[in-house]
Amino acid sequence: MKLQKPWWAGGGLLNLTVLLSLARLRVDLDLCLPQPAAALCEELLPLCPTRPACASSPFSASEGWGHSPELLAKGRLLREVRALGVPFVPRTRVDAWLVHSVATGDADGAHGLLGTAASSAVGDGGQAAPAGGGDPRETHSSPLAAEEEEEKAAEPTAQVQDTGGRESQENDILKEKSETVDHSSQHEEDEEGVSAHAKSLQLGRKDESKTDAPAWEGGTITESRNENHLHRSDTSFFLEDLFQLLSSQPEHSLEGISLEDIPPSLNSINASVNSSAHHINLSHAISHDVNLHEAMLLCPITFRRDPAARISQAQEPFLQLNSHTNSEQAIPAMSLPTVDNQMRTLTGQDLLYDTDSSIFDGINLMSLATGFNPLEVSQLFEDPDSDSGISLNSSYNTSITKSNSSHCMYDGAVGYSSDLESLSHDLGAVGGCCPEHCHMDIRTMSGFYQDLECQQVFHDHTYHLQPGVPESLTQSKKSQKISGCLDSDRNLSRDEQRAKALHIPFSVDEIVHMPVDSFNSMLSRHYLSDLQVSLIRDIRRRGKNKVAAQNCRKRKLDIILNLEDDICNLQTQKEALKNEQNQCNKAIDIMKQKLHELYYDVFSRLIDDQGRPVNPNHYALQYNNDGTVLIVPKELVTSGHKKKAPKGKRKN
DNA sequence: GTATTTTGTCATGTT
DNA sequence: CGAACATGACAAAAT
Repeated sequence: MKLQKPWWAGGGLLNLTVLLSLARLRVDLDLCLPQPAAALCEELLPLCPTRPACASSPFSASEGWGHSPELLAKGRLLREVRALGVPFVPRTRVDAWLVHSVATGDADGAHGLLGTAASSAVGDGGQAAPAGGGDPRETHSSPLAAEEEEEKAAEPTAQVQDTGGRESQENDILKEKSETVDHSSQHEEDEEGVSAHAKSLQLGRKDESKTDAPAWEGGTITESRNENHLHRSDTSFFLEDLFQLLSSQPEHSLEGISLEDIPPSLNSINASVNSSAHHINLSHAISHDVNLHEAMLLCPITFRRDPAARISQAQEPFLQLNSHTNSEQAIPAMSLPTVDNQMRTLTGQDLLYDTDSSIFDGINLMSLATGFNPLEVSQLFEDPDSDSGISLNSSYNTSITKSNSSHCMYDGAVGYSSDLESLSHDLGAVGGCCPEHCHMDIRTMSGFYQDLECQQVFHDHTYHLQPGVPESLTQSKKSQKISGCLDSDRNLSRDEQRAKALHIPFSVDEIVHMPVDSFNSMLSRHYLSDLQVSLIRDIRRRGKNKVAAQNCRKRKLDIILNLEDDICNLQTQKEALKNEQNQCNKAIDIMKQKLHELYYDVFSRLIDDQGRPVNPNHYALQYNNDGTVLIVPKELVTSGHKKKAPKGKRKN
C-alpha cells in the first residue's frame, strides 16, 4: 500500500484539505474496495472542488462547477460506481454536496445530473435521496445545525489547545451532521424507505464519533480509529466519504482558528495556498490530520542536530499541544534509552522532515487505516537501513514487549540496531561489560525525565537526551559513553589484552624493548607458567616484528622516495644531455654548411687543362696524409679505386 | 558499499 | 644455533 505521487505533489499549491481527505480515502479504498473502485477514487480526485485547477472559486458554479464537465463526469463516475458493483448509497450529504455545488449555478443541470446518478442508485435498490434533502444550507437551518454553528463559534479556543479537541469537535460535527441527515432521511424513509444497510452505516459513524472522542483522551485514538477503519467493510460508505470530504472541508473550516495558531511551518503552506486559492480554508485540514503526524514527529526534534532546522520555531507549540495526546500512550514504549534508538529517531527526523508532507499524512492515515501505531509506521520510514517493514515491525514489537518487562533497557533495543549489535559484539556483551553503567545512566536521568514527564513525548525514544545539547555533542558523548565501557579494553592492543588476561606482570613495552639479557633474567626471576612464557615470547617477537615491519616500510618508503628523486635527477640529466646533443647537432650542421661552401669555393677556382672550370658534380677533392689535395673523379672515389686525377691539377 | 591505505601479523630468509 | 632483523604476503582495520 504505497501512496503514489499525486497531482498536487509537484505544485506549489498544497491543498492539505484535499490531500488529507484523499489520502485517507485512498487508504480506505485500498483496504476495503476492489481495485477498480480504488482506481475510480483516483479518477474522482480531479473533481475535488478545492483542487488547485478549480480552486479559484471552489463553490462557485459559475466559475468552476456550473455546466462543468467535471460535474457531468462526476455523474458518469457515480454511475460507474454502481456499474462496478460497489454498493454505492447516495446519502443526503452526497446529494447535498451535488446540490450545493451547483446551487449557485446551473441548478437544472445539477438536478439532471443528480437525477441520473440518484435514479441509477434507486434502480439498484439503493437509497436515492431527494436532491434537496441533504442540502447543507437546509441542514444548517435546522436546530441542530444552529447548535453546530454556535459550537463552531465557541470552540476555536479549545481547538487550538489540542489536536484531539479538534478531532473530537470534528467528530461532533460529523455526528451532528449525521443526525441532521438522519432527520431528513427519516422523512425519506416514509416515502422511499431507508435501507437497513444505510442505517447501520450511520450507526457505525455515530459509534465512530463516540469512540473517537474519548479515544484520544485515553491515548488510544489511533487504535480506536484503526478499529473503525478496519471494521469498515461497506464500500459505499467510503465513496460517500469521498464526496463528503471533498465537499465538507470548506464548509467546516474552522474559522475561529487564526493563522497565528498554526505553526509557522504550516503557515508558509497556508500562505501559499491563500495566495492562490482564497476560498480554501486550510485551518481545518491542518488541525485535522497534520497535527497528528506533527505530534508524532515534532517532539523529538527538540534534539535536532541542525539548529537552523526550519521547524525549530514550530516545535514548541506542538510539544505542548501533542504531549497530551501521546504521553500516556507512549509511556509503555519509553523504556528504550538506547543509543541506537536515539540515533534512529534523530536521523529519522532528518529523513522525515525532508520528506514530502504527503508521506506523513500517508503514514498517519495508513496508521489509522491499518492499525499501525503512527510511530510504528513512521519508524518504517525512519530506518534508512531497513528495507523491510516487517523486520522493523518485529523490532518494534520486541522493544515494546521487552521494555514492558522493565528489565535492562538494552534488552528492548536488541532487535533495533545493527550498530548496537556490532557494538555489543565488540563489547563481548553490553550488559556484561557495563550494566552498571547503563543502569546508572538511567537512574540519573530518571529525575530529569520525571521533570519532563508531562512535556516530553516519550515515544520518540530520545528522552535520555538532554534538550538543548547539540546532537553532535550528544552523539559524541553517547559514543564515548558506550565506548567508555570498551575504552579500557578497546584501546589496548591484542597483546596487551592477552597479557592482561594472563595477568602477566610486565608491560608490553617492557617485554618488547627490554634487552635480551634483562629479558631472560626477568623470565627466570619470576615464576611464570609455560603459557605465560610463551605469550611473553610471542609478545616480544610480535612487538619486535611490528617495529621491524614499521622500519621496513619506512625504509621501503625511503627507498621509493629516493628512487623518485633519482628519477627526477635522471630526467633532469636526460634533458640536459638532450640540449647538449641539440647544440652539437646545430654545430655540426653549421660546420657542414661551411664545408659545403668551402668546397664550392675551391672548385670555383679550379680549371682543367683546357682552361675550363671543373664541375664539382663530377670531381671530388681528396686529401692525402702528406697534406696534398688531389682532384679525383667521383666515380673513382665511389668505386673505391682511388687514383690520382689524371689531370693532376693542383690547388691554386 | 566499495576502493584504497594503513597496520599488525606470520613465515621465511639473512646477518 | 639462537636472537635480531628484514621483508614479502596476507588480513583486518582505518580512511
